[in-house]
Amino acid sequence: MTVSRVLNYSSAVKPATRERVQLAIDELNYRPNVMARSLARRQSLLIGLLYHNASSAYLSELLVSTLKYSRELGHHLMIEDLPETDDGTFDSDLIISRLQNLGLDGIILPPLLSRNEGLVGVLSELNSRLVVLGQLEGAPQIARVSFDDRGSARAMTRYLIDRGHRRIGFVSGLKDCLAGKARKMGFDLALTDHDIPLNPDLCVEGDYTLRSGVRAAEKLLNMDEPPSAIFCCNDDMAAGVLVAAHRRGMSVPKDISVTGFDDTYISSITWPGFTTIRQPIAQMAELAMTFMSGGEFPQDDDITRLSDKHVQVNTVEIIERDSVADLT
Amino acid sequence: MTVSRVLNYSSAVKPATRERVQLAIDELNYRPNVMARSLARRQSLLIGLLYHNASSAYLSELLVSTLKYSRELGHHLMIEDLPETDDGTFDSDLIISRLQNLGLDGIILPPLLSRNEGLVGVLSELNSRLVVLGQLEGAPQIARVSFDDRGSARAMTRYLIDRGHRRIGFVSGLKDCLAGKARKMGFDLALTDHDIPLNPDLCVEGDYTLRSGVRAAEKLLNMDEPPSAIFCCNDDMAAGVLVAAHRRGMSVPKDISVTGFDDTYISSITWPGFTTIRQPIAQMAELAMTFMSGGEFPQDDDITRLSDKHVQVNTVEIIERDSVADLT
DNA sequence: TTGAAAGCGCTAACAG
DNA sequence: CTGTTAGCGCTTTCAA
Repeated sequence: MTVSRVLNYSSAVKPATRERVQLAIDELNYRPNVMARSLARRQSLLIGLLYHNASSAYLSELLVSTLKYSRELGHHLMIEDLPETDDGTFDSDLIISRLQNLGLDGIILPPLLSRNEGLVGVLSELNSRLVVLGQLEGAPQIARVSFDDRGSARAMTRYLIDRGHRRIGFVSGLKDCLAGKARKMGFDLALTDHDIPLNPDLCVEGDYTLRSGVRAAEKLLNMDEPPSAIFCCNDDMAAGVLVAAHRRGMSVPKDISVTGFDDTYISSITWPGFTTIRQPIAQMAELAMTFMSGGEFPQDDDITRLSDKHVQVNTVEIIERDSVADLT
Repeated sequence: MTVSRVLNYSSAVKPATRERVQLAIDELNYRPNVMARSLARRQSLLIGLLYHNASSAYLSELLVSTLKYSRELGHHLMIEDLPETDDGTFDSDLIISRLQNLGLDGIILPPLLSRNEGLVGVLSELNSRLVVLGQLEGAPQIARVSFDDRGSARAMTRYLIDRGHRRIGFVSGLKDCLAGKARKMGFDLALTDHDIPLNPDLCVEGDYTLRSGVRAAEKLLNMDEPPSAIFCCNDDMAAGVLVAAHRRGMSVPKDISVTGFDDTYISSITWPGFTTIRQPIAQMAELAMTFMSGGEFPQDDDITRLSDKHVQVNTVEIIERDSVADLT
């Protein structure tokens, strides 16, 4: 039918006919059926965002951004959760059977809390475009948008050192998490830059939850010679450190300095608001969605193209709030 | 084909044949195409969750719960955002054109921040099952799962009064929000119960954001005779009140008591964690999804059936943390 | 218990 | 520029 052409803004329709069709459409209140269209076109305009149930501020901000860009690009967003098995890995079969032939045009995989190569391999074989957010080892053929975790962590550590901190505690993420590893590397680099010896006792493993931040802080603050500042690998854990400090009647930043990572809204909910690294979630979501939508990754000063299918956002931005004391 | 019967666990297939088909399915790694199935069946197993971009903790917790139950019931979840026009209403045409014939089996509408009758009317005419979360005026034919906002607010206010508070500040939500109205009503009732006169000066309007909580607190704390406690209509605003109090060097609960509403994770991130009303988000999501999925609303002690299509969760539960001083 | 035929509502490819 | 034909991959209805 010519109707289809009108609906799809196809080039070749005589204005008069188009008018007539449009009129009928309005009259009948006609709406095309998305299912049928998808079936015929073999594309669904559906993008899947894989979600894990750690209800983190990061994920929720990512969702809002992805939602915005997917609407702007005429897509719809499906959320699929990524049920984890008890041993912290993913059940690939289950994931496939839910995603396969859902007809998703694309899949966005947010940063994983722990490494899981298998998962990425499986997803890349589904017949949807896959874009991974965050670090990924190897697998150069997989599209991804990453963040300069190492550079940012290095900058933040330098920031603390510049303010006279020498004993700095580090609250890491889960040990398999690639972003976490990169952040630790940046931390170590900055210390080395300033000839400060690495002290493994000052490095405590967390799991990105507030609670783990509390525990880590307790460990660090119980030391004979506690650190003067604590660098946390995400905002939730930084909030946990604040809670632990307050519980002991310590005042931030007078008695202890704290920094976070991500600049989610948590960092301004606490008292004091804490200094943190801004991760440009919206920008990264936009890049991912643009690529999904068939576009190329754009050129921009903030962005390095590490390869055809891999861009990295390089903005290193420290958001200063009131959680770091200047000791100098 | 018989294949279809096997896939749909249809009754009448000879075991031997079934076996043979199943084998072929496994062999070929065959997966049914969801689009085609939906087209033929006129049902999609797709549920839409309408999301507004106020990235609130409430919404994000609702999402996680909805996701869980929708997976368990074999559905998929689509998130659609509800773009607001500048004057705070919704653009019905836009919403319809995005939702109509997406083939959604059902739509879940979270509590609105402001009243918007038009929206509900429009949605109810889409050909998907609609379930509204939260208060709704009139419209008895619309399925909904609501919460005892009034009873909870009344209980919380009584809790404050029992601890010796007489001048209690109230930070409301937007004035059109029905849940907010019910909460205010509960607040007023409790005061009246105890022969405490209502003082309009102690009631400040917020908009559910942290920032509005800060502003409201400043107003209240600047009064000649400031309140001894502040009751906030959600957790974000309570967090804002805490920030404002801290800024003035006041200590909570020594100098001022604060309570929230919803028991989102914000209430344990702050220092001190604050006392709040638990809203059973997961339970409400489960009820909504069960109803979507064709089930009836279940019977339960916690739940009142206000009508065929309207259940209310009656758990009134105060989660005590450390933000309320006992003045007695 | 199984198979054949028709059609869900659209778009692709071609012909007029 | 417009209409025709076929078919997307499944389910339904009816016949065998």
